[in-house]
Formats: sequence, C-alpha cells, structure tokens
Amino acid sequence: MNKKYTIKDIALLAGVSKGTVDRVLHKRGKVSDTALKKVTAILETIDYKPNLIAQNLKNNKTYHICVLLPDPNIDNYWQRCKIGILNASQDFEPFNVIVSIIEFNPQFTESFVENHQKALKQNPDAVLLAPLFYKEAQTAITDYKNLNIPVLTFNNQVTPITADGFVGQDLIQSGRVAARLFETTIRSGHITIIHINEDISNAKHMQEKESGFRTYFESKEENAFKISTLHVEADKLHALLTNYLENNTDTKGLFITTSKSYLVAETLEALRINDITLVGYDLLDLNVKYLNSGHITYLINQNPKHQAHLGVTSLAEHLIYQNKISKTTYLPLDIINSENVKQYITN
Amino acid sequence: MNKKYTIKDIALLAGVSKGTVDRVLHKRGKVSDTALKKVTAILETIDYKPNLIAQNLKNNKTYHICVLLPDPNIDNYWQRCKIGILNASQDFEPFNVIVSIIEFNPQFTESFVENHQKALKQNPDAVLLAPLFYKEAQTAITDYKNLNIPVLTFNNQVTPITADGFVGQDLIQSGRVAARLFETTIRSGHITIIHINEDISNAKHMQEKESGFRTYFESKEENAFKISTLHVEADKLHALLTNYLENNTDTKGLFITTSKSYLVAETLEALRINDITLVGYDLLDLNVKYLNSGHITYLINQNPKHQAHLGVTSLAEHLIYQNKISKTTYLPLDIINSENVKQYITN
DNA sequence: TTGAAAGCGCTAACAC
DNA sequence: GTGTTAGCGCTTTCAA
Repeated sequence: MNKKYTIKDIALLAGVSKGTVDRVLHKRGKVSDTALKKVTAILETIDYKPNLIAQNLKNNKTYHICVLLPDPNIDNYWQRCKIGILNASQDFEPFNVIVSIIEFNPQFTESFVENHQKALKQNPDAVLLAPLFYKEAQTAITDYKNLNIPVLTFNNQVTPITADGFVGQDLIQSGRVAARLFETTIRSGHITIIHINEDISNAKHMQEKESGFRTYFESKEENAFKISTLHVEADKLHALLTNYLENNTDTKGLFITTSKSYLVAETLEALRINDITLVGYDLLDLNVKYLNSGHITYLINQNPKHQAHLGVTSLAEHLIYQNKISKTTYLPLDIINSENVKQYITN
Repeated sequence: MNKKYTIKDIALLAGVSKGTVDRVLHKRGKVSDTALKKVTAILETIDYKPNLIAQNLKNNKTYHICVLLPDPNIDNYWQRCKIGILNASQDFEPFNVIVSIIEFNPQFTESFVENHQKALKQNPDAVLLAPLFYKEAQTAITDYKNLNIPVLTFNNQVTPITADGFVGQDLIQSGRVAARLFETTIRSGHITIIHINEDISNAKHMQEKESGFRTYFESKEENAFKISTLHVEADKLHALLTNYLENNTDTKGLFITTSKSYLVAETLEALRINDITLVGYDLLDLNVKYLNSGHITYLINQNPKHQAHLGVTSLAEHLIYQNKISKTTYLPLDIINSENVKQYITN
C-alpha cells in the first residue's frame, strides 16, 4: 500500500514534533543528532512527498514574472506569443503568480535597453525575454543575474548566452526541414533562399536557417540542387524579385527565412506564377491566406504561442515548486500545409 | 487595485460570518433573505475568485480516474498513450488524483467487455476509454452514465456516441492532409490506398481517412490522380503487394491508413523500389526507421501521447475544479518527415 | 438561520 | 535544540 504520509505521520513515527521534522526536511539545522537520525531513518523507509498544495497555501507571497518581448503592433509575429503568455498567466493565477508584459520596439536597440530598465524597476522574481539584440541582451541578463533573478530566454537562441535556460526551436534543424520538403516536392533544380531584412535583429535567425538548409543538401552523395541566396529589403522585394525571376527562369523553389513569405506570395500571384514551390515560416493571417490559395506550399510553424507559454510555465513552476529550469528546450518544428493549418491556429 | 478577496473579507464587509458567506456561495440554502441580500450585494461589487488551492486542501477525498485502453504489448501504437496517461497521472498526484490503467485485448470484443466490468467494479469517479468497438463501447458508456460517472472517449470518434466528450483527431481531415501531401509531391499519377486489417476495430478509422482522401481530389476542378484501394491482411501483405506492384507499374504513391506502414516499406525495400512516395501514420520505431531511410516519405502523427494526456487532464480538472468537459477536442494533424521527427519523439 | 470552531498539511515564530 | 502554537483560505460540523 502506498499510503500518503504527512509530516504529522513522520513526527509520530519518529517520536518527535512536526517542527523538528520540518527542520530536518528543510535542512534548517538546530536539530540534535539523535533527532536527525530518527527522522532520516523514517524518511528512508517511507516514500514521503510533501503536499505541494498545502505548501503553497501558506506562501501568501505573490510571485512576479516579467516578460520582455517586441511590440506585436510593430511585428505581428509576436501577437501569438502574447496570447501564450496571457494563457499561462491565467493558469497560474490561483498560485499567486502575476505576469507583467513589457513591450519594446524591435527596430531599435535603445528601446530594448530602455524597457529592460523598466523591467528592472519592477523588481521581478523571474524574467522571460526575447534576446533580439545580442550585446544588449547579454548585458540585461548580467543585470538580472547580479540581482539573483532567474532569466529564461525564448525564440532567439544566442550562444553563448548566460541565461538560466532557453525555450525555442533548433534553427539549423529548421533549415533542414525546409530542405527535405523541397527535396520531396521538386526533387531537383534551382532553389533560391530569400532573406527579407526588416531589421537587424533577425540576422542570426536567418543565417542559421540557411546554414541548416545548405548542409542538408551538401551532405547528400549526389546533390541535384542549385542553391542561391538573395538578401532583400521588404520594400524593395516586389521589384527585385520580379526582375530576379525574369533572369532566373529555372527557379523551381523559394525558401523564405522569415515570417514575411506572404510578400513573396503576393509577387508570385501578381506575376501569375503557380509552379514555384514556396516554403516559409509562421502562421500569420496573410501567410495562411496564401497557403490556402496554393501560392505558399508549406509553412514551418515556429509556434510562438507555445514557446512563450512554456517559458512562463517553466518560470512559474520554478518559483512555486522550485522546479529546475531546463537549460535548453527545443519545440517541434511543425510542418503546415493547407489541410492541417486549421488545428494549429485554433489550438 | 485588484486586491485578492477572501471569504473572510466578504464576511467582514457584509457583517456576517464566514459560514454564511460559504452557504451563499455554494447555494446551500439555510440563509435568511437579509443575509443573502447583503452578501450578494458585496459579491456584485467585488471580483471574488475562490482560492482553488485552499479549496482542495480540505478535500482529502482522493479522486479515481480509470482508463480503459488496448494492451500496448499487443498493439504497440498504444504504448505512447500509456506514457501520456502516466505523465498526466504524475501531474495530478499532488491533487489526490489516482489514475488506474486497465488494458484489454483489441482483437476481441469480449476482452473489452470483460475489462469494462473490471473498471466498473473499481467504482471510479471518471472514465477515459478508447471506444474501439462501437456497440460494446456504447453499452459501457451507458453503464457509466447510469452511475453518473463522467466518461470521455479518445482516439476513436464514433458518432453518435453519448459520452461527455471526445479527444482525438479529425480523421476525415487527416485523409485530406495526406491527399495534399501527395498533390505537392507527385503532382499526378496513380495512388493506391492500402488498408491493412489486423482487427475489425480499425475499420471505421480507415474508412474515414479514405473518404477524406478521396473527397480532397474529387473537389478539385481538374483531377490528375487515379486512386485505387487495396484491403490486405497484415500477414499476406508482402506477397500481395509484390504482385500488385508488378501489375501496376504506374504506381507513384501509396497511402497507408494504419500505423503499419513499415510493413509496406519493408516490401519496397526488398523490391529495391525508391521512387514511390509513401505516406503513413504514427511514429512507431519501425516507421521512424523507414522514414529516416527514405522509404517512408511522410508520417502523419496521431499524437497518441498528447491525446491520452489531454483526456486525463480534462477529467482531472473536471473532478478537482469542476471544469466543464468539452464536447469535442481535435488535436493537430502533425506532418512528419525525416528532419522534424526527432522533436516529436523526444517531447 | 447563524456564528463559532475545528481541521486539511505545512510553515514559522515563539517560548522553553 | 525542541515542542507548541497560530495561521494560510476554505469547508463542515456543531451548538446556539
């Protein structure tokens, strides 16, 4: 029988008081050798698990988690992150965890720095942040560490970073997923990787995806593909791509490394091109529209909502239950086509 | 300021005792009109949310959830379900929820009936079951309903079923996902749907997938595909398929509606056929092996682990927090290729 | 009909 | 060092 033991039971068995048992369990010292031995002896024979509920009932302190992320109004990608954060926030409300969201402008490092200061002032018990800017993020993390505040990063993995953990995706592998999709869909031919630069903060992201993409093909014995790379500013994309496609009529695939693949789809639609396989990222409304129209063949879901949710959950459980924060958590790389997109959006 | 109100606060504000407030909150009657009015007046002005933790601390009754599923040793598909159940079980251990797993033999209806009786004897507070056999499942559900025990079904959606809810996948849509995968990979040609019958319990499953698969192509303006269907017993598959492929050299795709696609891959490997696109279901070890070797092109993940986890979670939260059990929960239809399979297995 | 009081399991302050 | 005690928020019993 696996009876549920309580502190009271242990105290009774060991012939000491609850207080002593508590001191032993929490290694708070001030316990005689004999008492210590008696209690540990009991603890070894039974399977004692503290009642986490009761533990937290007493703890009427409220925990404060601060999340630092880009303003979804400036970059829509972050909207779903915000939803994930709000959901997680609700989950932990009964445990007296409050989550405050601070938004910065992803176009300016100054905005990040400034809002990081704002976060510091709130004196949070834990911080979740999107380390868009390498240097500034590093400094911010050091600030928190000095104050002994646990920090978790998400979405952008910047190594070597000194945060307590990271939640996100393996971007190299994500490039390989795209590569394999092209391999099965077009089998051979010319594929162009398009990096759409809106702001510098994405550079690392895009580069890793390209690296995974290329090495996938390079590691094959026979490589039937020709790979090119194109860097474009969002506002010049239409003109440049139109021109590019005219000069590269052998183009069979386009791999867009950011969430702006709808911009490319718009161009293809305008040019009435239907025979190019387009693989991009993220379930933005506009991307989904073009996925359904067939202009985008596959989207890889970076699952921002789940990332953020997991980040908050991980920190909350660390605060409440003293759970360890795992160093690296990689989320699945979801492959989305027109037929399975619905469930990913509604969930 | 959104202060956290407690029953004590309300009692103080209303000038009554905690007991009375509690009676009002739980509509247990035995409250005078005046007291009732005073308390409800207060409740309307403030935002009171009971502390779920404290609520459950008192509840030293343990909840018992019973899960009825096929023996994973007989059909390996259910192994990951079991893991999901055990995980969820751990999550709710602190809340005094115990989960017992009862396994039946999916090859015999009698085994289901017999084990259902075993479950009944345990007098559980809630039941999660895989309704493999329509008629017998229906009877079982009625039994539980008569005893006022909430029942959730998972994995197999059998309509019209009278359970309180269902967790699983949209199988029609799942067939459409496969169809779209073939459309992008082979563009045109002959595809054969293979139903591998091990036992009758899968019939409905396979039929729905086929239906979704076919209607996807039928709804297109121009249909470049020829679709055939093949029913095979597992032990006769190799011989029959070898023969079939000899007589149907135009075969470009094979869609396997069960988790046994590795059997087909074995045959293709033996015949040294590499140019047939194979789409199957589920991340069984053997399937993953052939996914990595390239004999299987895509797998659709039915996510048994998540299904079962969600089922147990949903029931546990119903018992603990009186959460409603949602009528239908559809999980995402994950598309898996050799490059993203890893994250799905380890998570 | 109502308030007072005990107690769920755990923690922490406080006497001894 | 150690036991006792009060209290976290809520439920439930019991007297009044």
